Amino acid sequence: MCASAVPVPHRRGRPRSAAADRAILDATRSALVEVGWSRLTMSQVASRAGVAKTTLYRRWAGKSELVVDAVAVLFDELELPDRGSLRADVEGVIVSFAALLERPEAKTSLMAVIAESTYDEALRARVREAIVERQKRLVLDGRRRAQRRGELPADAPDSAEPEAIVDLIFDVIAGAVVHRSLVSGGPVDAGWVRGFTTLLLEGLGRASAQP
Amino acid sequence: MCASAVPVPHRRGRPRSAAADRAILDATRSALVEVGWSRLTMSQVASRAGVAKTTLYRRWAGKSELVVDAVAVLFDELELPDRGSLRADVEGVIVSFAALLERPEAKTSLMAVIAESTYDEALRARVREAIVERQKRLVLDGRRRAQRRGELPADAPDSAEPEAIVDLIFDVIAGAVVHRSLVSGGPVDAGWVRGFTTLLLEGLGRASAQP
Amino acid sequence: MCASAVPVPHRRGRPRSAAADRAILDATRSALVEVGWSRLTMSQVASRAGVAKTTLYRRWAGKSELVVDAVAVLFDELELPDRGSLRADVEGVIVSFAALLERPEAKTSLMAVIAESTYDEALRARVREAIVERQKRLVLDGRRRAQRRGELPADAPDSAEPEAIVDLIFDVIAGAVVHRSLVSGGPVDAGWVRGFTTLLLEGLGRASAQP
Amino acid sequence: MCASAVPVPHRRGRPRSAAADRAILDATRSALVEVGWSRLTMSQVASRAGVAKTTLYRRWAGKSELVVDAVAVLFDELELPDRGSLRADVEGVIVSFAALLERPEAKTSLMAVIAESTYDEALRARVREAIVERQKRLVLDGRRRAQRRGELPADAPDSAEPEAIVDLIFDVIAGAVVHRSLVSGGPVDAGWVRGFTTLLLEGLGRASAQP
DNA sequence: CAATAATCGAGACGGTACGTCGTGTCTTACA
DNA sequence: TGTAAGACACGACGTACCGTCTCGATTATTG
Repeated sequence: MCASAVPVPHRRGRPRSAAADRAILDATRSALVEVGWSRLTMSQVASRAGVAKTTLYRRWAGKSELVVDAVAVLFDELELPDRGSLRADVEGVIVSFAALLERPEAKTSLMAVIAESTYDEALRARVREAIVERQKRLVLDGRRRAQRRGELPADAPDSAEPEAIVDLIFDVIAGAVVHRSLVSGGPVDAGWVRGFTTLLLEGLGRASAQP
Repeated sequence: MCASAVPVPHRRGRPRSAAADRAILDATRSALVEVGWSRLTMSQVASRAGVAKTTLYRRWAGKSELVVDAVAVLFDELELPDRGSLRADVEGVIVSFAALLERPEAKTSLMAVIAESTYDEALRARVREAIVERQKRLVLDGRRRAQRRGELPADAPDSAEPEAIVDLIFDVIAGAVVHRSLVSGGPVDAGWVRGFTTLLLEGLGRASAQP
Repeated sequence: MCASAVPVPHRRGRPRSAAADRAILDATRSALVEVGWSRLTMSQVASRAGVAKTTLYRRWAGKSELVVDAVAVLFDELELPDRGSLRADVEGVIVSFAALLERPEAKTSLMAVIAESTYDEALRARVREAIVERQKRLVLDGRRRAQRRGELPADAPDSAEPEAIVDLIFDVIAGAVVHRSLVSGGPVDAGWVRGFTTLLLEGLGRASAQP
Repeated sequence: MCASAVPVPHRRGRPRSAAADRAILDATRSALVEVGWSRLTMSQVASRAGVAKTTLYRRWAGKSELVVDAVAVLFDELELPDRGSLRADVEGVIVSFAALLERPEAKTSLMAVIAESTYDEALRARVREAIVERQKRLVLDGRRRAQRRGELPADAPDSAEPEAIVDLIFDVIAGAVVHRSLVSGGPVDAGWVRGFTTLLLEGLGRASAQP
């Protein structure tokens, strides 16, 4: 989460309160739900968490970094159980991800943070580390299961980059779901999920032919 | 663009300066390039444009609506000439859209405006009208051409919703490109474009098999 | 008071509100009475005056300069009517000045401002201009009257510096009264005033001899 | 100095470091010289002295009491040798006191501490005990010498209050010097000292007559 | 051609949040 | 117990933007 997860307990002085960390992140999420990203203020978070502003700024450089950490834990709760087939697994991840984006904590803040990160290298790194990279595991797991089932070809033994295809799939799925629910604003309902999954699995020709 | 698209000359009194309009939008774009969305201020735009803040607020309700108008013209420059095949057309649209997102005016502000619009219905409408809907025509055109060429099946005459598939394709393409370039941060280079196009046209199995 | 008393009405833009000026100085004085110098805050003054902090800082650089101006008007209210003799005039100015220093607005803040001014040249100048120089008139008037009465020798026609003796008298009277009431903390009662006046008029020998 | 002047060795546990006391007071004085009263902070003093803030607050209640103790020693260095005549003794005490006020440690902090003490009874007592009362001895000594020399009348045997005249003289001398050097800002040079002494010894009429 | 009316630049206004700083208390580990 | 280090709650600081307002000065149409 913040800097050192490694158990260097501390060197000198009073150690930072772990309870404060928790209270702050909780307060951030609940404030996001109630007032949304743009009306969220650091002072507000501090007073909700029963914490001084100083304590906030000692841990996070600003609103954006705080929100990234607060929202990241939501993403960590995502799980992808084996649903028995590649199609079912793909539909599962789409639905789960869409459900996450419907939560007001994520909905209001995710795009804002990404926007902010376009001119802030450190923030971009934090977003990637705390959210993006950790969720690729879902795609990886699903793909491995599909390979075991024989639904997808195994990696060529000399293939240098199975990573590229994983990245591509992740960008397509995450990007499409985000765009659908936050930009277009349409519902991620059963029909859309089925259509998107067909597109992913069989391509444009087949997807176009089906109702 | 702003309020009166209809050329009602004016009611009475001094008419609004058209030069001011142009100067403001230009100033907005150049300021976006230099300082990005979050450091962009209305006062700054005003002074860059050699205009009073009053003049600005008389035309736009706030930063978001101003930026939407300032950026919208970039999207109108997108064109999709017939490249002779569905694959070529798809690659063309991906590359064009990615190129647009590389421009700093668009990069910083697009996501920010969308984020802002999650809690502002009027803004959301404006974004959709000025940016989103206008880009769907690219997908529509490409699809019609492919149907004419026989690369995609024609619409079933009783099909109520060819719109659904167009929306889906649009979300997938736009979403994936945005996610790739703004979130993952990887390059939208020839390799990625080819991989993504293959995925779109032929689905996951074929895309996975190729280097 | 603040910068330009000269009637340059204004050049461009909205002129500064004279009502705000008055409200701020009033609020400052009343806050001084209630909470004292050290608990006085700029925010508090602003909200008492129904004014934004910006408006305060646009006119004064900080708490000290604001308080100097707020207190200066009290000094301007001092008057020294002709009491008929040098002794009576001297006693009058001592009593008036002591009464002023008893007022809580002045009592709490005067020494603080002087302390602050030891490391702040601009503030020192402001104190001198707004308070010190303007009150020398009292000494000057009293002295001229005493000369007219024949109680004090007239200025030698070649005397380059009657100013020096006026400054001296002013420092002695003001300094002694301030020291008595703010440092020693003793009362400036009739006895003390008589003793001090005797010392001033007749010197240490005579003052020591009297009860 | 601080709480325990009596050498109770200590009760239990680790005794307080005497070296720390010295280091703190030295650090306070040097910081006063460099940054002045208002920019002096407890943290700064602590780190200059190589001491924890805890140690500081264990010995002094706040900035004001610390500074009183740090500055008090300067006043103890004042001495008034017998210069042979009342006039010479008076000039001596004026010059010595003025010299003290020229030292930046004293200049910045003396008025500040007195200002602070107007609303703080305990601090006022501390200031009087540590600074004011100790300096009255100079006036007392000088007066007794002048009486022995016959320059001043002896105390009437029934006089209840020779104290009153001493207080008066002290307020006049200290007050005038402070006002001259801190408020009016003029130099306490030989001319001013001679003029002031004449005023003190012979009164306004004679002082006015002299160049 | 004057009267009227909306616009213009400038900049002061009441607000709100910012991120920093100082205070005095506290919690560690060590001496 | 005292100590250095430093985190903590609190509250003021001075700054920056926001969106509105009040100025005097233009610049059009209307009467």
